Amino acid sequence: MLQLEELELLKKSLEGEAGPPAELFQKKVEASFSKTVLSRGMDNRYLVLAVNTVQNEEGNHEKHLIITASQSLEYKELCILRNDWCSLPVEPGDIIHLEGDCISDTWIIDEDFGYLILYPDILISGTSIASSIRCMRRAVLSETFRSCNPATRQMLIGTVLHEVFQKAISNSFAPEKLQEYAFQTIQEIKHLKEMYRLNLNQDEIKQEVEEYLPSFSKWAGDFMHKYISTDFPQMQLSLPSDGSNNNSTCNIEVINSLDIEESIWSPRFGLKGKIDVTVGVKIHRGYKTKYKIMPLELKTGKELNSVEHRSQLVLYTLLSQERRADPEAGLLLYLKTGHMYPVPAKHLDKRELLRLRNQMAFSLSNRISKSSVGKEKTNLAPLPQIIEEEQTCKYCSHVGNCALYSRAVEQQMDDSSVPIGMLPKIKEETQHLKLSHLEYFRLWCLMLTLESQSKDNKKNHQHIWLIPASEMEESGNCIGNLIRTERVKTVCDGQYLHNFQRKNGAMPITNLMAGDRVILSGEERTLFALSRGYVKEINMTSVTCLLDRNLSVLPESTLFRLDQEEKNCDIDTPLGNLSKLMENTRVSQKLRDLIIDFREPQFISYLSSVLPHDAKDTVACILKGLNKPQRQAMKKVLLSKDYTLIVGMPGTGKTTTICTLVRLLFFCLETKNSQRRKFADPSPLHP
DNA sequence: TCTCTGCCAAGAGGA
Repeated sequence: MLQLEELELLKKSLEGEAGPPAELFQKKVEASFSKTVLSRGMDNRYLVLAVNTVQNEEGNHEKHLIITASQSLEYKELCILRNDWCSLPVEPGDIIHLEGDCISDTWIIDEDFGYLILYPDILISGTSIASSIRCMRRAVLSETFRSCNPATRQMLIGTVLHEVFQKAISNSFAPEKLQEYAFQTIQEIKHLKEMYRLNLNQDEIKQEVEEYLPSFSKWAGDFMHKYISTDFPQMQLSLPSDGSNNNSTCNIEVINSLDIEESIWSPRFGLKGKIDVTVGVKIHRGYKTKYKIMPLELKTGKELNSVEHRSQLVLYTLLSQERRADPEAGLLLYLKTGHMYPVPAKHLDKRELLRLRNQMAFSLSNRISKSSVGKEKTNLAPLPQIIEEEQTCKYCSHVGNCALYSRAVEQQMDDSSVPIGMLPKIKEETQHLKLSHLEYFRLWCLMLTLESQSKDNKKNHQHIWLIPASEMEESGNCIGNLIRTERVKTVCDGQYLHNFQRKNGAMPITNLMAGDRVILSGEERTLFALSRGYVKEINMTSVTCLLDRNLSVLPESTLFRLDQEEKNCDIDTPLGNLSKLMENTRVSQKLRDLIIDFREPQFISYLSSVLPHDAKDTVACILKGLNKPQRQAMKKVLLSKDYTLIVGMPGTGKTTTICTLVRLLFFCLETKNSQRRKFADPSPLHP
C-alpha cells in the first residue's frame, strides 16, 4: 500500500507538482533516456526516475528508487536500498543494473541479498577497484592520469615471471623446460627494450628470474597430478555452495590451464579485467570431489596475502561468471615461495567491492561540478577526499597529481576540505610551481575533461552488449553473422591471422577498411570482446583480421561479430603530459618557462655548428624540392635551442617539411656517430 | 562542409 502511495507521490513530483528539485532532474532523466537502451533480464538496464529517502517501520532509513526498464517510461518498478546501500550517490536520470530478485515489481537490495551497479556500462578494472580500498582518490587519479608512472625493475621481473609461469602451465614444469622458457622470455624484444630503458643487464635479470624457478617446480609438485611428489597439501576453503557443511579442510588439485590472460568484460557488474591463468580444479573433500573452473592470480612480490590481492580474486570470480559457472573462489599464488592461498568469494566481500566500484564510477563520470544555480562558472569537480595515512601516501605514485589537483583545483573552491595534517605535504609537493602554473593546470585539466565528456557518449563500447549485430550493421561500423574459415595463422606471439566469412548471404555494406581497429566478439552474450586487433583485408566475401588471441579453440560453428573500435578521444596522453609539465624537474621547469610564462625561445647563430660541413652535397640533396619558406623553416628549426613553430594553411607543405627535417636530423646524427667511431671515441653509443 | 590530431591495455611491484 505504502508503495503505491509512494509511486503516486513520486509521479507527481516528476510532473513538477512537488516543487523545484524534480525540475532539476527532469532534464537529466530526459537526456539519459534519449541515449540509453533500457532492458530487463540478465543485462538489465534501469533508468532511475525518482529517489526518495524514507524511514521504515523499524525506524531505519531506506532509499526508494522509482525505476523503469521500458522505453515508454510507463511501466515502473520500485527498488528499495537498505543498510549501507543507502549511501549510494544515485540520482534521477542515472542508469543502474540490478542483481537479485524482483518480486511483484519490487527489488530489495540489502546486506545479504542483491547488488546495485551504478552506471554499469562504465567498466572498471579489477586492479583499479582493489587499489581504491586504501585510497579512493589514488584509484581515481590513476584512471585519470594513466600514463604517468614508468615501469620499474620489479615490474619488469614480474611481467617476465608471469610469462614464464604461463608457458610452463600450458606446457611443462620440467626444470630444463623452465630454463628454456625463462631464456626465451628474456630475449623478447619488448622486454629487451624495457631493460635498455631501465639500464639493466640481461644476465642480471636472467639470474633473478632463475631464482624463482625452483618455487615453480615446488608448486607444480604440490598441486598438479603429473608432477606430484607427496600428497596434496591440506587447505582451508569452504564454498558458499557447500552450505552448512563446516568441514573446510580440503585438497586442491589443479588439473589444467584453460586460458592465459583471459580478458573479460562484464557489463553485468560493470567490471573488466585480465585473468592471469584460468584453471580447471578438483576440490577433494573427504570422499567427495567437486570440479571448478577458477581464476588463478600470480604475484611475484612479497607474500602479503593482502586485502588488495584477495580482492582482485573476488572480483575475478565475478568476471568469470560472464563466461561460465560461478567459481565461488579463486587461487592466489606467490611465485617467490610457491605458496598458494584459496580465496573464497563471500557475499560480503563482493558487496563491499561493488560498492567501491560504484563510488569510483560516480567519481569518474562526475568530473565536472554541477552548479545548482546554472549560471556559475563551469568547473572541475573535487576528487574523493584526501586520506591522512602517512604510510599510504609515502609510497603512492600519485602524490604529485594528488597535491597538484588539491592546490590548483580544489583549494580554489569554498568547500575544499583537506585534512590539516596533509597541508604541509601538499605545499611541499607543489612549492616549485608559480600561481600561473597552477592556473594553467586547472584550465587545461578542465578543457580536456570537457572535451572527453562531449565525445564520451560514443566512447565506451556499450553497443557491443546492448545492441545486436544485425541492428548495428545499419551504421556500417559492425559486421555480424560471421564464421571462421581457414586455419588460424600464427604470425608471432600475440598476433594471429583469422579469416571470416558471412555464414549466409553477402557481406553487408560497411565502413570497415583495412587498418581499422576492431573488437571481435561472439554473438552470444558470454563471448563479447574476446579479442582485439586490426582489419588486414576486407572484400565482398570475406574479412581477414590480425587478432591478439588465437580463437581456434572455439567451436567452428561459433558466430562472431566485428565492431569497429571507436576512435576514442584520448585525453590520457595530453593529461599525462600536463601532469609531467608540472613535475619538479629541470626539463619541466624549462618547459613551463617557455609554454606557460612565454619566455622567448632562443636560437644559435650559425648553422655550421649543427651541420657537418663536409656534407654539403647530401644536405642539398635532402633539401631538393623544398620551396623557399620551407627551407627557411628548416633553417630556423636547426638553429633552435628551444622550439620553433611551423605555421601554415592546410596543404602548404608542413608535413613535407617535417619529413625532410627528420631525414636531415637523422643524417646529422649518423655523420656524427661515424666521426666518433673514426676517432675511436671510447664512450659507447647507444644504438 | 572539410581537415587535422590523439590510439593497445589491465597490471607488472613497493611497503
